[in-house]
Amino acid sequence: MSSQVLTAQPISEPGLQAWIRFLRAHAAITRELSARLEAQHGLTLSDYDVLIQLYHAEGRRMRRVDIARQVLLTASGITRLLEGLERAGLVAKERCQSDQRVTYAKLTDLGIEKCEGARASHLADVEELFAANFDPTERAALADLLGRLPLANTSEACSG
Amino acid sequence: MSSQVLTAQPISEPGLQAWIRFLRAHAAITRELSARLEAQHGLTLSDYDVLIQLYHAEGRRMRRVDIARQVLLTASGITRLLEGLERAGLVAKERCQSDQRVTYAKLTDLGIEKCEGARASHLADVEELFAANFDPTERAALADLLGRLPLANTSEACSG
DNA sequence: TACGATTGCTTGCGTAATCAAGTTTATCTT
DNA sequence: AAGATAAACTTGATTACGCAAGCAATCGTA
Repeated sequence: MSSQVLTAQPISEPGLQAWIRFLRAHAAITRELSARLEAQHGLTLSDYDVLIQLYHAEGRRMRRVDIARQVLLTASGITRLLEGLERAGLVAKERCQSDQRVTYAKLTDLGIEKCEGARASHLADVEELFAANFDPTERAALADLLGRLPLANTSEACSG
Repeated sequence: MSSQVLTAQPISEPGLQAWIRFLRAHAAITRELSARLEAQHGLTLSDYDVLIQLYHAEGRRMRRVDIARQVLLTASGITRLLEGLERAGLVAKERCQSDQRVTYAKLTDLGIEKCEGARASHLADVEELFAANFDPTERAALADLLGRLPLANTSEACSG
């Protein structure tokens, strides 16, 4: 046990170690979270993410580009993801009259239901798998630290 | 700006916020890291990860199951990933005489080279995109916090 | 007002990773 | 010494996503 990893030297470069843990934790937690979300509501983590974005948007609708920026998926990724949600009847297309290029994605009533239904259990899962490992002070500290990480080209991708 | 996200209430649940940032940061950073690794060395982030695991293993070889556990991929995922590395001549199969079920994956000389060649630039990239956002104390704190997160069924998946 | 650049979105194609099911070898049970 | 169970690995089918390229609509600018 106690294998040294990702560097030859005696290691202990804490930046690197943090990164490795970051990677591993992400893989493990999202795997579990996805599985539960899938089992209980038939949704992908990304599906859920998009749904929630829409849920909190004004008019419960957004331009596809903006969704992409928020969720950190590609434009094409969003097209396909929304295809699925449309097929499931959770989201509907809506034309924009002022700019014919844009197609809004709008949450349907069924979508709103779905969203509200999934939320509680998902939040509980996040709490259990992620947040429960920290006390309030640590949560704040962690949020602060993670908030400094770059979000790529997205100027304002996070959201609070 | 300042959209509230992932919860209806006034929000400010710092655990959730930390989680969202965690997700977003992961997407952004690994995207960029992958792109660079691909461009400069023709490797996936997972490829690199596996290569490094092998590099630090005794005898520069590991059982495929163990790789899977370390890297948090599925067994089948590992089979296919190694296929690629074998085709590239970076890794070779090696039979185990004491247990005919296992096939070691062993780093070839070329693999070792590749590994060493990729390491410097990748570490620099991790430093730039991830670690550089924190001072030494913060790095330690972050590593500590992330270290508490669950690694799924893996008893000892992380590695230091 | 005309035409080049930009923006929003979609499509084709390639790839990485999953799950479920199958094969072979080991181990356990009686 | 079987026969059942389990472990290590592979394979087939499917999925989710990214990139590059394309099409339309809009904007800027001359």
